[in-house]
Amino acid sequence: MASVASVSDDSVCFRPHQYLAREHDRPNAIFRIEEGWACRFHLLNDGRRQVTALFLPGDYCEPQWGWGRRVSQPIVALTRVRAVRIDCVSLTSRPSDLYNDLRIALVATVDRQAEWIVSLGRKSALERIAQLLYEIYERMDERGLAFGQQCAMPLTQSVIADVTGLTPVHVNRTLQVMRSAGLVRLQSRWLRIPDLDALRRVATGPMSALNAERTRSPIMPVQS
Amino acid sequence: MASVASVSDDSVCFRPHQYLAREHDRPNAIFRIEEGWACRFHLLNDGRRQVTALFLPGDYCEPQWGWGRRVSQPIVALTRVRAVRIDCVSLTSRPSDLYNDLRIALVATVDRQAEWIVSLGRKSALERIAQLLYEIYERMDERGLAFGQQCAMPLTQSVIADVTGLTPVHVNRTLQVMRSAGLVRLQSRWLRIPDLDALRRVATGPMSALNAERTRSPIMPVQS
DNA sequence: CGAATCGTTGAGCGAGGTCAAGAAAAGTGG
DNA sequence: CCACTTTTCTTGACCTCGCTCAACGATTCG
Repeated sequence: MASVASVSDDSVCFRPHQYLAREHDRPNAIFRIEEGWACRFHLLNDGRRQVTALFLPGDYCEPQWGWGRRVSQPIVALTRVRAVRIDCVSLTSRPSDLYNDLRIALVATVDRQAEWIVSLGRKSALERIAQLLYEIYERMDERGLAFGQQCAMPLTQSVIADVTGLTPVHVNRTLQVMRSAGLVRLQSRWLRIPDLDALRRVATGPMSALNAERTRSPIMPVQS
Repeated sequence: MASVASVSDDSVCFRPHQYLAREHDRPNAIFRIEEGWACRFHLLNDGRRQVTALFLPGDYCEPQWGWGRRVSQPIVALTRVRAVRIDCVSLTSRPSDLYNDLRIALVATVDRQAEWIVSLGRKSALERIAQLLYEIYERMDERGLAFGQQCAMPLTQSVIADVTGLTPVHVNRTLQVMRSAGLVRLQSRWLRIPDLDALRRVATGPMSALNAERTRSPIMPVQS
């Protein structure tokens, strides 16, 4: 595991691009992210990169390490990260609160990954980015980190591209479309969503022909 | 849940296209697939479909139901399926063998889904299909259902398309390329892999320029 | 204030999608 | 075993969404 700068007994900090865990590590602790963002990713031999999970404040990184797993994909800090180290041995025994939290987080991971698979497999660039921004807002909101219809969004367009399976250039162009459609306001690592429902509707894809008439958005008409 | 034809006390059968679980169900039992294949999928409003998990003989469907989860995406049989119902209450209590198996299966699901995300986000059609066929062979082999370099492969090209995020037409064309390259032999629901290593190499993507010289496949040279 | 990193724009291209139609299997019922 | 239907596979022509390459602003940060 990467060397870390100790802040207190079990609180650790990472700088951007620093690894929280490397492939094949056998981690002896789980991190609870207190501040900052991190991601799990995979790198193909020719440099193509795909992010397979985002870790926001309040997330466990990663629950499955509790059951003695090796790290299958590396974790890296996207911003400065402050986290609490949770020693794995402290939960080898049965049902504690933490044990339950980790189980719940693990199942949530399965659900979220299934959604990402749908997004990457079947959604357009516009829908994928809308989906990502919507998911980020919702997760921040759940942790009380959204204010009004706004929250922090420290991901660069390059990282957004690596999450959505697109090119930085195309992410840029698509974001401009979304901005000019009034779907999002995104600048200086801050996200505003004028109409949450409209964004969700774009992220979900067009309504079926039958009920398109009644539920069509005034901002983003369903496409073709 | 869909009505099922009871075969014995806890063994059930499903015909192709029959649902093992519907969205929002609160399942009271987990299935252990004994025979046949099933999948989890999501359907967008306009008909686009994405498969988010495959269930092969020996798989649990789905582990997370054991911890009182609702079904977030429906499960449908792809072939005739025979499965064993495992009552959820029988494992609400602590560490049994089954309990451990489910935990392990759940973590394996996270890893496999992360791989699918990489495939869908960053791999070409050729690489995705190679990856899928390789994964299927490996999983069948683990269960002793591979014979030589062959195993059953009941997925239609349409289903392969819904797994890989492609079009049935393009799956067809890509399979022809793979066949003519000698990478796979796939006919009448039966898969043969002449050179497992070559297939894995295609699935993994090109080697980095540095070591391409030494490890290049004689069958499928790394592209560009 | 200089150096990275990040964002923006343009021109051209290509992998994969769409539409349509026909051939080959695989079920189904008599 | 054989007509019949349905599903699956295959092929061709054409199109588009998103990628590539390249250059130039705009931020951020030391």
